Amino acid sequence: MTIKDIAAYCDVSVSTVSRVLNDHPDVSPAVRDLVHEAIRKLHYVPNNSARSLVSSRSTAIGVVSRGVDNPFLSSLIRVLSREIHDRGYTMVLHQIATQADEVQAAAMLEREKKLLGVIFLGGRFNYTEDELRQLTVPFVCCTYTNTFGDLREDAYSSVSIRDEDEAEKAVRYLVDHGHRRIAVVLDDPTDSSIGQLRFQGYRRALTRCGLDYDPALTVLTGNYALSAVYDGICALLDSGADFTALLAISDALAIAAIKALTDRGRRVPEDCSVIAIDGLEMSLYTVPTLTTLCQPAEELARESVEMLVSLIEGTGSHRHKLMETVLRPGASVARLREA
Amino acid sequence: MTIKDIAAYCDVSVSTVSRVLNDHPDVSPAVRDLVHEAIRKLHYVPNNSARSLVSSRSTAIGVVSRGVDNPFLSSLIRVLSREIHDRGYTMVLHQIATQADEVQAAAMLEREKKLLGVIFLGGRFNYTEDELRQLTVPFVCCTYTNTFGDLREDAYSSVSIRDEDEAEKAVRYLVDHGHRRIAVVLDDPTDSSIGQLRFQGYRRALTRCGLDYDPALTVLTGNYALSAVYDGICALLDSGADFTALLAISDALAIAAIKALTDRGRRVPEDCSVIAIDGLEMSLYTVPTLTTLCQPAEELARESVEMLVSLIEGTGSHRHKLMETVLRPGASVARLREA
DNA sequence: TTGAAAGCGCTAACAT
DNA sequence: ATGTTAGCGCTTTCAA
Repeated sequence: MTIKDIAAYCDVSVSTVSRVLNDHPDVSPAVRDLVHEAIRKLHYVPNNSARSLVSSRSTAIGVVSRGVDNPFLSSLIRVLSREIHDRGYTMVLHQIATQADEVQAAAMLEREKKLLGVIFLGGRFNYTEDELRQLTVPFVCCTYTNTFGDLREDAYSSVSIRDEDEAEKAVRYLVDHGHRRIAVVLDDPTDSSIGQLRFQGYRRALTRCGLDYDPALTVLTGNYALSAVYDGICALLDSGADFTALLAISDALAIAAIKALTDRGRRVPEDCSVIAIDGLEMSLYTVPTLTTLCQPAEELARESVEMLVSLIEGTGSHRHKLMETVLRPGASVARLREA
Repeated sequence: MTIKDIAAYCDVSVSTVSRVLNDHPDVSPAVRDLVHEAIRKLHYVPNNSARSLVSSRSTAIGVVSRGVDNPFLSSLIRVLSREIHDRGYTMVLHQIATQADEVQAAAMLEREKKLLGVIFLGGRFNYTEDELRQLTVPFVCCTYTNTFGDLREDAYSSVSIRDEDEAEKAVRYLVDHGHRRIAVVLDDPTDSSIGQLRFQGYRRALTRCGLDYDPALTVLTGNYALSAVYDGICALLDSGADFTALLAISDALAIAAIKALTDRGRRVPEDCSVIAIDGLEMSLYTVPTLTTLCQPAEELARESVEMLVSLIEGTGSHRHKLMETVLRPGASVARLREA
C-alpha cells in the first residue's frame, strides 16, 4: 500500500496525493476529500523512511542523558518519553557515562538518526560556541544551564533550577537549625557540572553566614558511585573531622551518606543532620526520612519538550526557564543542641 | 557525505562500499580497510532512512515497559538501550502504566514505528494466542514468562528467573532463621503478573515447610505505590497481627516496608526480619542493608536483546531462558530468638 | 489546480 | 572481487 495505490484508486497523480498528505494548499476540496477517503478506506500509512529520505528529516528527538545511574534523571526520562510521544515525535534515548562527552554523542546521534532536536540531561555547564557547532539542530539543556561556557543566550534553551541558590538555601536551612560545622559531599568541585555549582552555593552560604570554609569537611568522591560516597563519609569520620551537619548535592548521595553515618554509629539527625537536593520518591522512605529540596521534575521535563518542539516547529525562540525547588522537610535535620 | 563520496574517495563503486558497510563477504581485505579508513576519516554516517527505505524495514526495536516507577526496570532499560544501540538498532522506548495493556501498546507502536521486534518488560503472564495476533513481529518477554497464558512455547521467547521458586527460596531462608510467622507484601495475588507468581511461591514455601497460611499476614496494596505499601504495613501492625518476618516481593516494596516498620517502632531485624527479591543498588544503602535475592539484571537484558536480534536476523528460534538469582545477605534478616 | 519526472541514499540483483 | 543499475516510496520542482 503506497502513495501510488492511493493515486491509482483516486485516479489522480501521486503528487496530488502527496500534496493532500502534506496539507499543501493547491488542491481542490473535492480531490482532497476523495484522497482522504481513500486513505481511510485502504488503511494507508505513509512510509516514514521514504519521507525522511526525501525531506531528510525524521520525527526523532534525541535525549542524551549523562549519568546512567542517576535515579533523578530516570524520573525525568519517564516524563520526557510520554511528552515527546504525545506530540507525535519519537524519543531516541541515549544514555552515556558521566565521563563521556554528551555533545559528541549528540552530534553522532543527530546524524545517525536525523534528529530534529536534542534534549540534554545532566550535562556540563561549560559548552563553547565552537564545540556546539557540531550540533546543527536546536537543543535544550534540562536540569542545567550554561553557566561556565560562552554560549550566547539566544543560541540554546535551558530549563533548570538555580543550583547555586538552592544549595545555599539548603545550607542556610542547616545554619538556621544551629549548625556551624557543615560538611559537604559531592563528586568533583571542578567538573563544570551540577556538583560544582552546588558546591559554590555551599561555599557562598558559608561566607554569607559568616562561617569559615574548612576543606577537611569536603568529601570528594570523584564520581557518583554510591560506594564512593559511603567510603568517603567513612573516611571523613575516621579522620576525626568535627561536623554536625552534612549537605549532599543529591538525594542519592545523601542516602549513601546516611547509611555510612548510621553504620559508623552516628545517629541521624541527633549526631548529624543531613539535607540534600533533588526530591526522589525513595527519599521519603529512608530512615530517617530525608529532608530535601525537591526539583519540579514533571515540569522540568514537560517544559523542555515544549521548548524544543516550539523550536523545531519554528513557533518559538530560545528561552531560559528557571524553576523553584520546594523544601520537603523530613526527619534528617535536627536543631543543634549545644553540648 | 554519502556512500557516493566514500566510493569516489576510495575510487571504488558504491556497491563495494555498501558491501563493506553491510559486512558482505565478497570484498578484498585491502579494499575493506581502505573503505573503513575513508569512513572514519570523512566521518561518514549511513543514512538510515535510505537503508530502511530500500530494505523496507526500519532499524527500530520496541521496548514496552509496564510499571513506570519500577526502579528495577529502569536498570534493565539502561542495559537494553546500550545493547540495542551497540548492535546497530534503535531503541523505541514506550513506558506505560501498570494498568495499561502492553500488547495493545506494542501493536500500535509496531505499526507506527515499523518495529522489527519487541521486548516486553514487566508484563502480564497470561497472554493468549488470540490477543498476540495483533503483533506480527517477534517478541521477547524480559523478566517474566507466559505462565498463565496459552501461548505455544515456540511462539515467543522469554528471559526470566523462576519467580515462584525464588520466592520460595526467600521464605525458606526466613524459615531457616527460625521464623514461623511470616508476612508477605505484594500488589495483587490475582493479577497474572509477577506478584501472583511470587505470592504462589510464598504459599508453596509455607506448605512445604509445614506452616499454615494466615491470610491476616498478607498485605495487598492494589498497586506498586510505595505509599500504599507503607500504609499497608502500618495497617498490618495496627491490626495486632503476629509476625516476625516479612517477604516483600520486590526491593522497592521492602524499602517502604522497612520504613513503616521502623516508624512504628519495630526494629529490623530484631523485631522483624525482611527479605525481598530484585537486588537494587539502593538496597545496599537501606538501614539496615536489605537482604535480597538479586536478579542478574545485566544478563537478563543482554540475553533479551541477543534473542530478539537473532530472531530478527533469522539466525535463531524462540527460546526460554531461566536465570538464577544470587542471595545478597544484608542485615535485615536475623535468627529468631525465642521469647 | 494538476501531472510528469527527477532525485533523496542506499541495497541487491545482475553483469563482468 | 568489483562495477552497473534498477528501484524502494516519497517530495518537489517545473511544466502544463
